[in-house]
Amino acid sequence: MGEVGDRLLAWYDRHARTLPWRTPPGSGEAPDPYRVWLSEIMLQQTTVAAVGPYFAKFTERWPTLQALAAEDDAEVLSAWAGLGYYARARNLIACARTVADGGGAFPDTEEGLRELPGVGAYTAAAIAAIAFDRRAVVVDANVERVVARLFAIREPLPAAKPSIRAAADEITPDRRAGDFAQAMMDLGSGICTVRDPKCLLCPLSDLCVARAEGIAENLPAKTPKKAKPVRQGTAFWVERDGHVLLVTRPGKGMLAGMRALPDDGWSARADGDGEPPLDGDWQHVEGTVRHGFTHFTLEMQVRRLTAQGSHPKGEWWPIDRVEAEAGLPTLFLRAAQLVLRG
DNA sequence: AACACGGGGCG
DNA sequence: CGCCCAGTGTT
Repeated sequence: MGEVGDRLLAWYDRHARTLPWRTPPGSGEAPDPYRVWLSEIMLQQTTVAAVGPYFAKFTERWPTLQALAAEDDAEVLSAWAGLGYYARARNLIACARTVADGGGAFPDTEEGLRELPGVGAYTAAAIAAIAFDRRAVVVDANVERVVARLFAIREPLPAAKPSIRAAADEITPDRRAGDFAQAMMDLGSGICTVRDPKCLLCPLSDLCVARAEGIAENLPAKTPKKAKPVRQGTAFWVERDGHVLLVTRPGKGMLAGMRALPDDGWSARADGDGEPPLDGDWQHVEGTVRHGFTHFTLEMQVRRLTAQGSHPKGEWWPIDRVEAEAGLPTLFLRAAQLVLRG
């Protein structure tokens, strides 16, 4: 089945996307493992478009692994704000320090990479292939879709993962590991798309069983997801002398370790719900922030108070810099904008 | 195996 | 508005 590899690599030579963490096919340039790793962590469960500005910011500010490893946690988390899945940022820091302490070079095998924080099966395979030209079976959501269609695997995900991986192993060539992995992703991203696949442009269309059977767009099948509940919550805007009170969220749970407005726990706690951070004449702020999380939707109200005197916990942040510099996750940025802009 | 974990973009 | 995306870690 070297046919798939040959065709896909030839297609990639002509149609590879130009991306900041990529070296062009056939250029002979070895990619920087630091940049490959950084891009792969950022790209977990998000899109190339979303990552672009963050990758540029991170590589400009921390051009090397050593620079990143030496940075304060809060600075890195703040730079990550808005990208989501904040455990990735904490693992990024932990991984950078692990590698830096170990001499500064990334492991160059899948097994070695797999030991690092934030590096799972997919990322270990991807880095081994792209940065170190190791043959590895790289299976992300793009590859799952391409392979499920190519072999017409009808079993729904996630149960079909082992079958899909075995099929992906069959078509993975023994050469140009990184190019093949990235070619599969480009194919899945631009041609073998979830809806309306561009089969007429696909270099594999005449090998594709699902295409022959007319079911390409219906694959891969997925087991139905549970409906997302809606939760209610309140955020508190406490103002004093041109400053607003910010807190740092706990190290575990939603938006862990991120700077935030005080809130009431969003109906998530058994006790203490609805408690403002201090007593006073709270004013209702017009509007609602609706924010989608992976497994629920949050509808958050905002209440505001002008405080006097000191407050024991939290930091007072200049209001005119809170939007640009506080590193608030999007939920709390929207809440702040409700107060500041209506 | 199931769940927790963000955010934005698409039809 | 529902679905999806270069997944990982925990239980």
